[in-house]
Parts: sequence; C-alpha cells; structure tokens
Amino acid sequence: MLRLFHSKFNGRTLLSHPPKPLLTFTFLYYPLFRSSLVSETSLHFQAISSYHCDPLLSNLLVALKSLSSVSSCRVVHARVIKSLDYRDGFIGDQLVSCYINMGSTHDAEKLFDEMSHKDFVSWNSLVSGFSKRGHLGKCMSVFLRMKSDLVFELNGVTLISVISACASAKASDEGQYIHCCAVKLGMMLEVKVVNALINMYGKFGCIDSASRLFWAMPERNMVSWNSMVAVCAQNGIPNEAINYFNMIRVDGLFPDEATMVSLLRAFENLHLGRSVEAIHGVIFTCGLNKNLTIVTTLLNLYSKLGKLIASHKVFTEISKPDKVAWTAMIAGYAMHGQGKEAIEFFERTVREGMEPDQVTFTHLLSACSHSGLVEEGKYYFRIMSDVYRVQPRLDHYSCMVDLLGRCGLLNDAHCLIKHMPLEPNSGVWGALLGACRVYGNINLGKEAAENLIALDSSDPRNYIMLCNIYSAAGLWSDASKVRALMKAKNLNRNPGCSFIEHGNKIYRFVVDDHSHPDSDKIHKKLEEVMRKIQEAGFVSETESILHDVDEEVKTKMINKHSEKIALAYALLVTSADVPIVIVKNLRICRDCHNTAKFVSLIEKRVIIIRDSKRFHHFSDGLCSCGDYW
DNA sequence: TTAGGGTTAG
Repeated sequence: MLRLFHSKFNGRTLLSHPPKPLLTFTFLYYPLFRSSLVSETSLHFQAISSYHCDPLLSNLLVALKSLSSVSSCRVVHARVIKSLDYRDGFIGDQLVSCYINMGSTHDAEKLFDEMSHKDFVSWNSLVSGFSKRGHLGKCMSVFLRMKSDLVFELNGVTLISVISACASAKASDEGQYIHCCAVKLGMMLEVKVVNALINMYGKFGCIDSASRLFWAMPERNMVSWNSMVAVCAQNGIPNEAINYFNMIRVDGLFPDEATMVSLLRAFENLHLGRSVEAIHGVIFTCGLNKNLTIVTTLLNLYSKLGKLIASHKVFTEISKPDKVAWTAMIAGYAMHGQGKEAIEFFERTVREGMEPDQVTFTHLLSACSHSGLVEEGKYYFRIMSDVYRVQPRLDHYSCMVDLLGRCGLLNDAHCLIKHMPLEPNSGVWGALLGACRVYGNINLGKEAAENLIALDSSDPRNYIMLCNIYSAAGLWSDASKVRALMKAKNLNRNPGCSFIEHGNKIYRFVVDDHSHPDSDKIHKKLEEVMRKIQEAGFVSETESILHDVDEEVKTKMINKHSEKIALAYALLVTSADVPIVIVKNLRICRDCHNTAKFVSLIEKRVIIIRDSKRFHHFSDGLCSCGDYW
C-alpha cells in the first residue's frame, strides 16, 4: 500500500480543491452576523439596502444563513416587503431557505404560500430546506405536490434533496420509490443523482445496490468514488474500501481529502493496526499532515483503536489545532475514561481562545460520566449555558442522567428527566434504564423501559434490558412475558461477538464459538484460566443471563462469552509483553469485566477491551473505568 | 460569479 501511495502521490498535492474564497461582503460582515444582534444587523441592512443592489442583498441573506435566529431573519423579511418588493424571485427563495435553516418551517411555508411567482428554484428551496432539517414527511409531501401539480419539470436538484432526506432518515421504502421515479424521469444519467442514490443505499446498508449503481454509471466523478469508499467504510468492510481506493486511478482521478477521510474511517471498527500506521506514514510523506480534517480523523482513529498516546502525538504535531481537533482529543480521553485529562484539555481549549460548542460539552460531560466525576459534571453542565451560552441538547441531558445514574443518584436522574425542557429521547431513557439495571431499581427501570419501547418498539435492546431487570430481581414470570413479547414481534437479540487481530488477520468469536481450527486448545486454555482466577477469589456474576436456569448452568453459559474466548486465544498466541486488544460489538458484561481484571492480575498482562461504549484498560487487577461504565 | 443538489473530521 505504501508503494502505491508513493507512486501515485509523489510530487503532487492531494488537495485538489482548495477552499473557495468567501465572498468579500460575507467575510467583512461575518463578525457582525455572528453577534446575533438583530438591531445591529438591521442597522447595517438599512445602509446596504440603500444601494438597492441585488447581489448585495443576496449576499446578506447568504450570510444570514449562518445565524440561528429566526427573529433576525424576520427583520430582514419585514424590510424586504416594506421597502423593496423582493418577496418573489431569488430573495424570496433565499428567505425560505433561511427560515427552514433556522428551524422555523412555519415561517418558511407561510412565505412560500404568499409568493405569487414561484419557479422551480422556489420549490427546490423548500424541498432542500426540509431535507436538510430532516423533515422527511414534509419533504416527501412537497415532492409529491411538485410531481402531480406543477407545471415545472422535476429536476436533478429536486431528486437529490429527497434522496438525501430518505438517506438521513434511513427510509428504505421512500428511498426505493424515489429511485423508481429517477428511472422513470430519465435521471439515471445524471452523475449527481446516482451519487446521491449510492450514498443512500450505503446508509441503508445495501452495499450490493450501491455498487451495482456505481458500476452501471456511464461516467463517474471523484464524488462517485468517494461515495463508494464511504459506503464500504460505513458498513465495516475496510478491505473493500481499500479496493475502491486502489481503483480510483482507473478513471484517471486522484484521491482527495474526502477519500482519505473515508479511508481512515474504514478502520474504525477493526484493529488492522499496521494498515493504519501505513496510511499515517503516507499522510506524513505526502504533506497531508497539514490538512486539519485528515489529521483530526487520524487522531480520532488512533483513539478509537485504543492508541491514545499515538493520538496525542498526532495532536501535538498540529501547528494550529482548531476547535474540532481540541474536541477530538477531549473525546479521546472521554472514551478511555480519563476524565481528569479531558477536563484539563477542556480548560486548555478555553485558554487557547477557542469557544467550546455543543459537541465539546457532549464529550466533556461524557468524560465526567465515564470517570464518575459527579461534581465536575454538574459544574460544567451548569456553566455551559451560564458562561458559554451553549444551550443543553438531548445529548447533554443523556450524559447527565448517565452521570447521576451511574453513581446511584437514580432519583436525581429521574427528576432531571421530569424537569428537562426538551422531550426526552431514547438516549435519555436508555441512560436511566442502564443505571436502574445496575442498582436493581425495578420501578424506575420499568418506567424507563416502557418509555423506550413507546419510542421504538422494534429495538430488541429495550426489551432485553427490561428482561435483565426482571431476571436480576428474580421476577421470572415478568421476564418470560417480555421474552414472549419479543418473540411475538420477531425481535432477535443482536448476537455478541468479539474481534481480535493476530498475524495480520482478524479473528471473530461468538458465544461458545468452536469455529477456530484450534478451538479445542482455546477452550482448554479458557477452562485453565477460569480455574486459576477462581482459585484467586473470582466469583461468577450471572445476572446478565436472562433464563430461569440454575446457577451452575448460568455459570457454564457465561463462561463461554465471546470476549472470554478471545481472551483465551490471545493468551495462547501472543507474547507476555504485548497488550491484548479485543473489540466487542456490544457492551461488556459485568462478569467478563471482572474476568479481565483478574486475568490482568494473575497472568500479569495488559488487556484493552473496547466495547460499544468505551475503552477498558485492565492492568494489575484494576480497570481504567474504575468500574463506572 | 446573484437563488436550489451528491462525498469527508470532533
């Protein structure tokens, strides 16, 4: 791979598209617009509008799109109507986009209905606005109105907006319908339309459909290739991503920033460490280490692969890290349960003059939660709005419920949910349910699970958690009712599996796995290790077993969990001085967590397990999570 | 080069 990169990129820059220069007008007035002061915006608008110059007005509205204030948009709207009848035409279209971008679909629809001369751009502004804001229903209904009533023909822009909305909402039926429309309208020769469809099928997990579309294209561009690399990356097939990457030259094209970012992301879920290091080498050699987007992806990738030191090294080599890069480091520390370091980094971020935003606070609060830093978490939750004017979103409430719940403050967590100004989502209730399971609170757990099931009755995890709570309390008949409900709804538990890399290969183990050629040896090793740690005081915790069977059977079942098999395999094939790295697709159970702690002590090994939520570094009988997870 | 669209970072 290294050779490939050298042959392709030697002496060339990969940044094929330098950023477009901002319009001078927008640039000059940007600080003003950022201030969100309606009166000032209005004042300057007055000065500008006296020129009666259309491009300036248009540029003003482009700049206004960066605001989040509906009221400032209304000021402009009022003046447009009052002084210059610009309600129709491109100013009206821009205002429609502005309103939707700012979250006021009501204003947008009202203005749109008032516009007497609507052309296809007006309609497309509405469709694209709804698409960007994630209003699939409204997007579809405008599209259907266009399709049935309109004198204008639907064009590629219309279709792309609706396709994009279907992709974001993972609306498979609607997406396939739009695909049929595109075929009927003869749009399948438009590269951008097909690119949007490829991206949509990728989001649905339909890799075959995406690749069939891709290979049927009479003409492909860089976005087409990047879309396929992204499809493979998003669907966890890194080798295919590399294949597409290697084939880009077939069309005489060169990888750009988006290609590299997608390629790196392809390795997020698998420990192909050497491949990542090879790509890193190339990024450095080709001078791509000056590209903030690529480097931030790289440092984030190292964090996700358990290599926090490498991640930090990448960060220190960035000459001018931006807010995203700082936040990526905070996220890295949060993921690894290093809450104090995350806080330190946050304070440095602020000292460096960066303005923390909602994402920064999400990771900071998550770091506090993962490290049991309750007072610190409460403090930052308070000052995020008081000092930094960042209004808490659902993510932040989830973190706070998690933070309070993990340390047993279940009533405080419940109280926060009851008094939060937003409608709690599955993240918020899920955090409470997780805590109820740990602390065996049946009443609150039931409430959380019922809310979760009401929000999404098709997610098996909600039923499993409720079942766990009943099982742990010995309420077997309630547990079996939940199991029966799952069966009636045909909901299957996502099977747990663990991955481990050895000899440049990835091995996957499921529960009670016997597929490996050395399976007998692995299971013998597992039995030996379990015996050793039991002699040292380890006691099985069988609460995660859902079935009403006796303890002996439960112990046998839990001793065959995939992460235990992966651990036994690693003990067999790796040398003692190498850390053992295991990736689990679900959350690690309490019993496997205890097992890893004991094994790290008895076998004197460093064990790193990444579960679906975070990293656990085991050493000398302790875990970096401090048993908060 | 005045308006609407497809890929990529926390």
